[in-house]
Amino acid sequence: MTVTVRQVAADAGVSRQTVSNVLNAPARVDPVTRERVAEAIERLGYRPNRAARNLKLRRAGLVGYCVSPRSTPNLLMDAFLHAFCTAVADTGRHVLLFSAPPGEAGIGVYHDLVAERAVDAFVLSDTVADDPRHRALVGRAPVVSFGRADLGSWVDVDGAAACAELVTGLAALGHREIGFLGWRAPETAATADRRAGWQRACAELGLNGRVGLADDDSVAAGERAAGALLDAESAPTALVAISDQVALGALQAVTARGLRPGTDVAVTGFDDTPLAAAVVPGLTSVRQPLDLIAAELVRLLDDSEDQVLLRGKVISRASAPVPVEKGSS
Amino acid sequence: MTVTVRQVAADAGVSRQTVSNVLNAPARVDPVTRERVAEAIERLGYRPNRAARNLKLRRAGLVGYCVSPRSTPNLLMDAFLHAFCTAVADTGRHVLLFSAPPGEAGIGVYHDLVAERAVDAFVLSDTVADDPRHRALVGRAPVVSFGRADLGSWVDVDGAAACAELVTGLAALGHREIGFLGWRAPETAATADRRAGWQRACAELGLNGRVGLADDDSVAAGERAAGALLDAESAPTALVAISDQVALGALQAVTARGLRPGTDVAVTGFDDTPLAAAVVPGLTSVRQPLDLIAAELVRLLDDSEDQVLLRGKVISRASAPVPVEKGSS
DNA sequence: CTGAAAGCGCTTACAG
DNA sequence: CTGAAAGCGCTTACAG
Repeated sequence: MTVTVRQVAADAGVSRQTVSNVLNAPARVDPVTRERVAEAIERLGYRPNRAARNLKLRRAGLVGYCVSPRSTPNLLMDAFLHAFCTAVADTGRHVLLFSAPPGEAGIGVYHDLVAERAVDAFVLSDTVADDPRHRALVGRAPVVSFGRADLGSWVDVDGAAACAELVTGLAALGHREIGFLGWRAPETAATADRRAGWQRACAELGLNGRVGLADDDSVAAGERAAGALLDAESAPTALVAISDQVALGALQAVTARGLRPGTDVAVTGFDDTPLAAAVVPGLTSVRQPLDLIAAELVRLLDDSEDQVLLRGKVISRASAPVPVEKGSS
Repeated sequence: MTVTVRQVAADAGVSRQTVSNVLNAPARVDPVTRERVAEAIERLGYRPNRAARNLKLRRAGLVGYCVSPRSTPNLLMDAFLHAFCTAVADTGRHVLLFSAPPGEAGIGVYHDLVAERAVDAFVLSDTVADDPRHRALVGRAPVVSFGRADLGSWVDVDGAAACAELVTGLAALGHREIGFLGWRAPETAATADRRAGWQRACAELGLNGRVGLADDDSVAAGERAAGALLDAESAPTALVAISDQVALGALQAVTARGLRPGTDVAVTGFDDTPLAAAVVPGLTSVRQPLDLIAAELVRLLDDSEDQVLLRGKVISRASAPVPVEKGSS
């Protein structure tokens, strides 16, 4: 039923290894023979059996990616997965999707995958500071991360630069009190990075600004955090939020206080998820170049260890109509 | 470096096949021997090599799922993928993610995966009427679909019942002119299904209602389609939309005309994507039981062909504060 | 340029 | 209950 190299060989009147050579080292085969074999392959619809090939080559042709069962969906990571899947396809590999609990609890799943040689490498996302997965995996399998890591290769977006750009844009619109909305612990590398950019830009421009912290990445938490800032003395007229979800909460807090979002109080988000374009007023956000990030990660899969910092792109919408820097692609 | 069955056998002082038996047919092994071998397996961290195992067992342990490079992200399908990944993990399988162009153009990718025996089966989503993938795959590989199909097993949500429930709820709120917002061609099975439910409920209740069609699944298209209905004579006071995106557009059209969404004009969406909970007013929507859908699809992977229709759950929010039917879980 | 041989690591009837 | 043997389908040095 299944076509094997044996049948192709019989059909083309050559040995099995010549068929294999046509596929894996065509230069070694006489053009006439090669053509005859290729024709037989085509006619019989032969494709090398993956398991046999993998066994012989000691590889899996698969890159592992974990989708942890999250309570709140992470739209950015889902979009990233699409981009990564497309990028890795160009190298003849596929993505093996598995689910594992977050943190230490999930390490066993990763270990088993390595021991079974079910994957050749891992691509990690949703990384946290001092991620246990890095300690557990680096050295045992190639690991590349979307997001800063202490070990292994990684690709990330320069959140500091993006937030500084937002602050500069808001200042150009006349804002002098620009708050920052982050997440409460655990403070991820991304949070610290973005906050540092906001802080630096504020300092350089001589602006004031306080920090509010959301309990988690939800609209409700963002609304509470923003509300606290807005109700305090010297309330901010602009809020730079750590995520679109938190920013949406901030927009609601603004509206609930009878203020006009984008006019009385400007709000910016991060990641440019589908939420940003879907709401009114549209949410100014920072788009991460997911296709480029994915391509770099695929490159790092085969290259030596490296770190890549890419630039995000400010997407200006009505919630904070900042001027767009040219060349910020 | 890699631990093989050979080393475990040597370590435990038994033959290779006894090690294999401990793993695959423990009842055949003497308890004492079994314990000794198990201990060696544990100590050496042995895990059977997947490629070798797959080759022997003539299976891949992988279920293929295609992420087509979409211009507009499909939040429902991403959430479904998470649910499916978790559900299939319980059966010891994983998901192989690949990308292929939609329609006929992508069939070759599916065929190659079958010929290479890279996957044991496919789970299809985003199915269209008379989907070419079904014609191409059914008979060659097990295929289960999320969404109605002419061939193979499928699991879907009863959109007609859900939309009828929405109409009934809206009527209870006093609405008499309830419009439907669908998508222009291609008319998917889901569209026809939901529209039929709306139509049936309207007829039963003696209500009027017109249909508007959005050009695609975007907020902008939804706004245009809703606007046309709202500007016509005998404008609807309620709109049942085919998706959350289209519903969000409808909300914007309502607001843009100085009408209060949820009060003057009620709007409902479909899928209960993260968008629905994130906007103000919250969007009433129909939640699909993704965990259950995924579990049923996993079951159908091994069972004989079957079709399963599940019930959606109306999530009532401020955009259309319909009473919630009890037992609609 | 082409073919005979070995082997990747596992499992499964089949003898003993 | 346990072990010797065959074989899943492929690729890769190595002879010829």
